[in-house]
Amino acid sequence: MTIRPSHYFQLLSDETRLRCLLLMQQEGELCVCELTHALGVIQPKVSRHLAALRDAGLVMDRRQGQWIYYRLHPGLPEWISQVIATTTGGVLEQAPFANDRAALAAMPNRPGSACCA
Amino acid sequence: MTIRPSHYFQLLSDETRLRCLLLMQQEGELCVCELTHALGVIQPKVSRHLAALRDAGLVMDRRQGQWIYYRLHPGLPEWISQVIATTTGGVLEQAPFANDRAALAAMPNRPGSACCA
DNA sequence: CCGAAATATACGGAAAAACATATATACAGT
DNA sequence: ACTGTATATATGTTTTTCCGTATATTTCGG
Repeated sequence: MTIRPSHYFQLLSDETRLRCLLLMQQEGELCVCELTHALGVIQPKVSRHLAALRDAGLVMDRRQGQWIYYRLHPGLPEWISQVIATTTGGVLEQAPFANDRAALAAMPNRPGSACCA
Repeated sequence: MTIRPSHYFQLLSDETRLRCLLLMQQEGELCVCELTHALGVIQPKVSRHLAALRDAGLVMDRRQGQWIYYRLHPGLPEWISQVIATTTGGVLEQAPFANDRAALAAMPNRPGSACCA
């Protein structure tokens, strides 16, 4: 079951999914609560879109304790990796993408960066 | 009215539109009858999708006699031009894109290449 | 002016996507 | 075992997208 090019673009065509993907491209791994906070959308909405990305093989997930971390799938075809990277570079400073990054940076109690040094 | 990045991807997410765009990327200008023949789809379908691309500013059209030629819009944002170019490079040899190119090359009586030398 | 070819649009219906709300599952700490 | 937190999924609905057919518009050749 190979994914058709148009299907990749269909996945990028929803703003919530695109914001998640570009944030992962910039930050590496992110858990659902980080994405939910950064984008300012309700959790089921984020989960639903992440499931679509996972089912298509665009992202991988990894459970760590209560959290599930998502990242871009390392085995993507070269061209689609490039498309995501190019898009990130092109829209980085625009809304809502710049705001997502800022909101993530301002998030308190992020799971990865523990309180204990 | 600036186009949102996700909207660009929405336009690329339909296979008919994507095939038209990639063929234009490779061939330069193409008229509707060439696209109709190359893709093997009915004319109103091609016209409808070309109208969507034109309304979004992704392509330009130019009337020459009875024919209307479409090409990628020269003033596109750099990142989306790169996305289209990268995609072309990545999927060039796959179906249905390779077949579209072949069907176009095999088309008799193409308007541009006149019968008279 | 008339017919034919190229292209565009209008229309009604079918299929797909996205949504919010509600609920289920998994894990952590007690 | 119980509670709270994180995440996933199910459900019913609304919105969007896509389609084929039919028709309109433009242009050319006569």
